[in-house]
Amino acid sequence: MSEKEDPKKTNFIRPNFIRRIIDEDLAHGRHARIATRFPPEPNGYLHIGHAKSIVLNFGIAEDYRGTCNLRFDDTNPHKENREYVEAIKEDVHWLGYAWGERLYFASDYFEQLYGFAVELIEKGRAYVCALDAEQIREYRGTLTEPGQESPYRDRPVAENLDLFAHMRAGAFPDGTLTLRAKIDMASPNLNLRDPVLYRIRHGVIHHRTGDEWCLYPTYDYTHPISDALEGITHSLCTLEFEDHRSLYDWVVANVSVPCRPRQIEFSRLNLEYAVMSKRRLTQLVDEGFVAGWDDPRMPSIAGLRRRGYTPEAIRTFCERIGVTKADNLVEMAMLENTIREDLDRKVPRAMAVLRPLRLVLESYPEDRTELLTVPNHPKDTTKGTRPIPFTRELYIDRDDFMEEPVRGFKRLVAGGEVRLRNAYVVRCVRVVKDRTGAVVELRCTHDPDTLGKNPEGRKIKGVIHWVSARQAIAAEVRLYDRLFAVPEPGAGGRDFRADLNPASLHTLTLCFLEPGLAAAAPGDRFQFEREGYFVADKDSHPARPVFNRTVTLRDTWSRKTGG
RNA sequence: UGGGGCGUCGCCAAGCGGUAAGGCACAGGGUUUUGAUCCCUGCAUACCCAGGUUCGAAUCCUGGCGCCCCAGCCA
Repeated sequence: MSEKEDPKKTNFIRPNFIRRIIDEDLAHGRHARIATRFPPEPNGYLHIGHAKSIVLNFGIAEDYRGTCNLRFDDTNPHKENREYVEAIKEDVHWLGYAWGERLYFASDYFEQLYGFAVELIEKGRAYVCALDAEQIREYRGTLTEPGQESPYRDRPVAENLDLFAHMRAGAFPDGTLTLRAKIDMASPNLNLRDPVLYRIRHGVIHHRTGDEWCLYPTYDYTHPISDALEGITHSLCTLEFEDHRSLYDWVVANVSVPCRPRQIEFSRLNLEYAVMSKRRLTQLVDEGFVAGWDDPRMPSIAGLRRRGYTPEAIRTFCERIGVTKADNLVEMAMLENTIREDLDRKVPRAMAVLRPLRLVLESYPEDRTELLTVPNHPKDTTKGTRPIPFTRELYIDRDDFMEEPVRGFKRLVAGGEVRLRNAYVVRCVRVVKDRTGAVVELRCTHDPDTLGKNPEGRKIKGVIHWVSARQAIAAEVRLYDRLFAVPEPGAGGRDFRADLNPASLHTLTLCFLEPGLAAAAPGDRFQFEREGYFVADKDSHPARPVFNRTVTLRDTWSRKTGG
């Protein structure tokens, strides 16, 4: 069994139907080399569904030693802009892919596209139509009834040519004229009922061509030609374009392009408790439900990055979910497992108390400070050690103490013992409360003979983390949860916004971190022991550290207790 | 009720006529100064249903059923 066939190896390449098609094309000598492309429209930020496509397209190019172009599909100036172009480039790059010199824009082909349109007109395969939008819809027919031919369908070639030239020259206002392919108004495939190839758009500034054009080609016309011009062999897209394939093939067959790429469709990624359409994502940003495209709750690449996800984990996730044509809804647990797995092995540990409760060691000298040497990783000794101060007054997490413990609780209880992680075993001798009865402080004693060794004659079940009060760094910690409260937001015709999880963000403003964390730079990742994985946010400063929780640790205890 | 797709474990997904991979999740056990990690073990007599072909069918054929997509001068 070769490594590529063994699923246990990390470089295992999951077979999928697209790779099989490519293998077959190669076996039949249909291509000298493989060329794919990732063709985003710059009208929004990339999300994890795009990552699936990026990993697929760039991954195939890598494995077959071919190429993958980054091409912006910018044929609708109304919705597209440079900010998105730059953000998309950053995201693809961050994910670990390089397009080198192969950066393209569909708008770079506008002149050639225009030429091919003239060719179609000359061949009698396209015509200038004067039906307005509503009329075109009426003439198109319905799903079950054929359409009617446009009265302009048989306009003479010379007249079409003249009109088309005048359309380009700006002689007609928006919406008056379109260039349409002459295919078949009775086709059961609506996409073939004389689809619009060009529309008129005055007064919009295209992010690259400015006001040079008032005529813009449609996706169905632009995409196949762009692919052909770039020598793309396999044009991979999502399932909703399946019906467009015959039009794709028609365009490429009726115009003098250098080659005929093959379009193959796969199903898009759906993730539980998330929305994945640019329209909805844009809405969340524009309507202020999130703080921006990089809000850590967003499934956008920028959001996941700020949340603390690594590009490696995202790529692994995309490989694990596979590529098929079946509708799917991937569980959040799948994504979370991938990031935990990656972070567990590469990230240093640290101690941070999120909900502080003061703990005073009555048996420990007031003026004493011990510098304990603790490992940065429990299994990877190459990650070294760090010193942590230990003093009489500490903070522990409120959740690690219960005056009246529930069954199975193995942390600190009144009169009980617990191990302070990396330090001593302590016993709680007194619980201090305020007038309302709330616990405000724990008085404890420590067993000096338990540093780096277990006590004699008794077994300590629990281990809790802590931070020395005097040296602790006050910090803000943002706890994120799923953005939506239901697995399929908007299902059943509901407004997806009504499904937002009101508790998707908890901001803890007074957390205490071990002193070393003050030096963390934005983007630095840690495991706060027993809490989860965290990343220093871009809002973080040495004077005021801010950490985002990427994901919690797997927690079989709170699951058992229903917490 | 037109056309295009899809239906294999709770989720994702291999399989392509020779007798159901793997991952996630879950359950149990072991190690453990993170209730983490790690390590074992278990987890579809069964592949939407019904017929048929075959020595043999998840894989082929026929007929059903269910779900998704399409009537933008969006992509």
